[in-house]
Amino acid sequence: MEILKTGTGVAVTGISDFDLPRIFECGQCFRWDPDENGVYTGVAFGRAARLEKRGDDVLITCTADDFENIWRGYFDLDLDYAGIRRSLCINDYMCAAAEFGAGIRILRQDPWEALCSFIISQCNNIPRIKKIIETLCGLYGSRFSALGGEFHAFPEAETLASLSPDDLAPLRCGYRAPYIIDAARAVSEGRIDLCSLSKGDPKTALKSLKTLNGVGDKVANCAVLFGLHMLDAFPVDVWMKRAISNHCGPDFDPSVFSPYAGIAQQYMFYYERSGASD
DNA sequence: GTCCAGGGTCCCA
DNA sequence: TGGGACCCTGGA
Repeated sequence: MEILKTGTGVAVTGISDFDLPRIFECGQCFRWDPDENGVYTGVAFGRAARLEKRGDDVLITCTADDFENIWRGYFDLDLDYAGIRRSLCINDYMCAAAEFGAGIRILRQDPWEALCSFIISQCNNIPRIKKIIETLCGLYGSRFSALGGEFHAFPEAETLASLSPDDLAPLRCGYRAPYIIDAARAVSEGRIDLCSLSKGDPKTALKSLKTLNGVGDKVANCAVLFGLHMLDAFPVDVWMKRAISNHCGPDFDPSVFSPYAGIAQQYMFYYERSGASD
């Protein structure tokens, strides 16, 4: 991999396993959208970037500082996904799933944003999740200019902690509103310390997160995988239940994929949801 | 218009 | 341990 400065940002050359639609549409994040040319624009950590695949290169429109401080880590550029993908190919089904999902990377998202987003995701479909999150950011996230446009950061936990569920009524997020506010209060008051959880072990993080109202096993595992970037977490939702019951034995144990069960999970999830595994 | 299900969780028997 | 309730809406 090589990083070259361009007039508008950086060009990443010689990177394998970097597929924009798969990264952004495998269900791990909710704030990236493509234009008609497949150029994705999104927001993370209060910054915006634009990504485009040109040949084998990935062009990232952003400042040089933002690339080093945010996007290099966000896109997990220094991890060898191609090698991990091959190591997960332990049977025909997993080879097919990993091949189908080749190019997915687990983004290093903001822990609070991931936790909050997956609280919203419960028993919800992806278009609606995205709509709720955009409304939330538009109402309570700080506005900033970038790339010739206006964007909103994801709201701080401190901001949401001072709200009541009624303040979230415009989101139309139903019973999830009090869950969001409870979580925001726990984080802003330090009862949940996402930063220190990210430095500990996944078990402790899961246990701590599950003390929150509205955070069960699935949401906690998503927050740990996508927010704390602990790549061995293995969220099981309705799609994963289907994948496991259709393609794995009755005594399936995700630890066979350790320490990258989370990446295996993402290949399985994406493969199952596409319908290509039927 | 109606109906089902959506990257679940909680509560109560 | 299992089933219903929960708030709302995208898609068929």
